[in-house]
Amino acid sequence: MAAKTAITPTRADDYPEWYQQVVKAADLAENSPVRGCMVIKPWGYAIWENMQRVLDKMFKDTDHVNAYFPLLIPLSFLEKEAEHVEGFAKECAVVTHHRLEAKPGGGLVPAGELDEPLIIRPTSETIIGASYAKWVQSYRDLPILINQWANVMRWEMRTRMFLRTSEFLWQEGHTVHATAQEAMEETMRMLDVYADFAENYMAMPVIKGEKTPEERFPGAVNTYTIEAMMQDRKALQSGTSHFLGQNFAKASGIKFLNQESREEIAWTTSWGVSTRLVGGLLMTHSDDDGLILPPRLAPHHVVIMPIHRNDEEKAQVMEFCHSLKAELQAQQYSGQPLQVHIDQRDLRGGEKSWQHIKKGVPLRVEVGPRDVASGSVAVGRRDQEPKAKAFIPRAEFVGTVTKILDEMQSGLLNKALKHREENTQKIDSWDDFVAYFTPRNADKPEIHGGFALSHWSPGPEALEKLKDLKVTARCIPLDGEKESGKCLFSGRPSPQRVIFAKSY
RNA sequence: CGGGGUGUAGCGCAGUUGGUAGCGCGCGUCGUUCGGGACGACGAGGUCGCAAGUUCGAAUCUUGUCACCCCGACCA
Repeated sequence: MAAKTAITPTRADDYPEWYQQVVKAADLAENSPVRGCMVIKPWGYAIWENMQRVLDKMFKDTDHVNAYFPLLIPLSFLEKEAEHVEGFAKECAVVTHHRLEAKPGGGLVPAGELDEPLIIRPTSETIIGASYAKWVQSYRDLPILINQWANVMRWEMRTRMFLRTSEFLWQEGHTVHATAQEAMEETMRMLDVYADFAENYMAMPVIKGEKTPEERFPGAVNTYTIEAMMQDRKALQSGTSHFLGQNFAKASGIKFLNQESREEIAWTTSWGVSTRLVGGLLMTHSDDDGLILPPRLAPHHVVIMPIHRNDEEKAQVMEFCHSLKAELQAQQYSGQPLQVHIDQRDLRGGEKSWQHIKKGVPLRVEVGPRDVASGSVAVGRRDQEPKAKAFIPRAEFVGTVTKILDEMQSGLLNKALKHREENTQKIDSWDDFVAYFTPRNADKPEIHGGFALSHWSPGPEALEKLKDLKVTARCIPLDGEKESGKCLFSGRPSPQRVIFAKSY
């Protein structure tokens, strides 16, 4: 007997567990033998590849180029920028040896101790800075606009698939500019690229904002973020763009001669998004039947499931399927040919169909003898009930498929946007604030809270008061209306509201 | 690093007062099925985390050890 929902528990019952179950049911990833690391399985990786493809094009369209810098960084490099050390020292994996030797009685022991330990990059500002220091001599060498796709490692205490793993995949842009203004423009340009990607490809609405000093990237002058609201109303920091000022340029010695032949210290930025986005995608759209993928990032847009009982039927059905696939693939969707997969596996129809539902494939098409005879297809949409099936003429489906996908894409964005709006409110008293972020059932907290827009001014008060609530300032919205008020925590004047939320 | 817990088949688990290993799922074969998560029969699969001890006999008791998980500080 089929369960009511494909995923147990449901989101309402136990959101974190639901998340894990969707990762598993959608075959995105699994735990690895190494603590905190994950194996990204083909379906999960295909989503990441699509993200990469789109982002990479956006980077190149904004004049960036790709390069690659080493995984291992001399320990001394990290030490160069004081705040940076402070921020990352505690989570660095350190390589101290370069050889293994057989141990008497079996096993291997590290040997060949290194003179200087190497760290596995938690981020690459310092090692890239060393190269940039050599590459930059003159104002004519600027700007440098480089991105790298890489893995990094941060020895996290608590990990969660995609959202926080010890090793994760990301891209990190590192740019050098002659002036503060140029670097600042770059910082904002890339923040806009991220917001564009999140909303128009992931269908995940985000709020662009500046981080409060406590939440800044170690060593940055300013950190900007895109913050998204997940279905449990928690915030997910989905991408960051940092204006590093001259901090790292000073530390790495990135200097140039300006047009007046005077030496100047350069201005740098860095910006990144990671495989965390896959987790964000999941938590933004998926339901109690599994993953829901926005069509523009789905590895397959359409899965065709042939149905037949004997060889004769099979021949006719398969011919129909292959020609349908060819017709569909001839169409462009979101800058590439429509991705169509024929699932011919020897599985029961129901089982097969549910697998694709759980994996979030936007459109499922069943083709059986009846369809071959009538020239129709049976279409199921992932944004509708699992059992809803529309029998429509084949030509009509072929003619409207991209329109349907666009409709699904915008439907997802609108739904997510509505969810965020419904769970965002202005809060002006501390009591209301506490009530907003306190679950009614303390033992088994229900989904509660959301984004609180409250007045805030810099200072230690907020951090202190928020400690027990597990709420943090997510960002100072960039396009928030200017509205003066009194800081909820210190009572000092505040020029605008800040977003507070529980977060991942 | 503090507090709590768990290690038994690929996964999830049971295993009583010590007596020589079991269930569900999954997997394989065959049959009936198949347009929405099928059913039956048969079958494969285990140094009971590791080590020492007690005992005629240890998954079970003792000691040690290792690993992992959960709760806190850290975070794309």
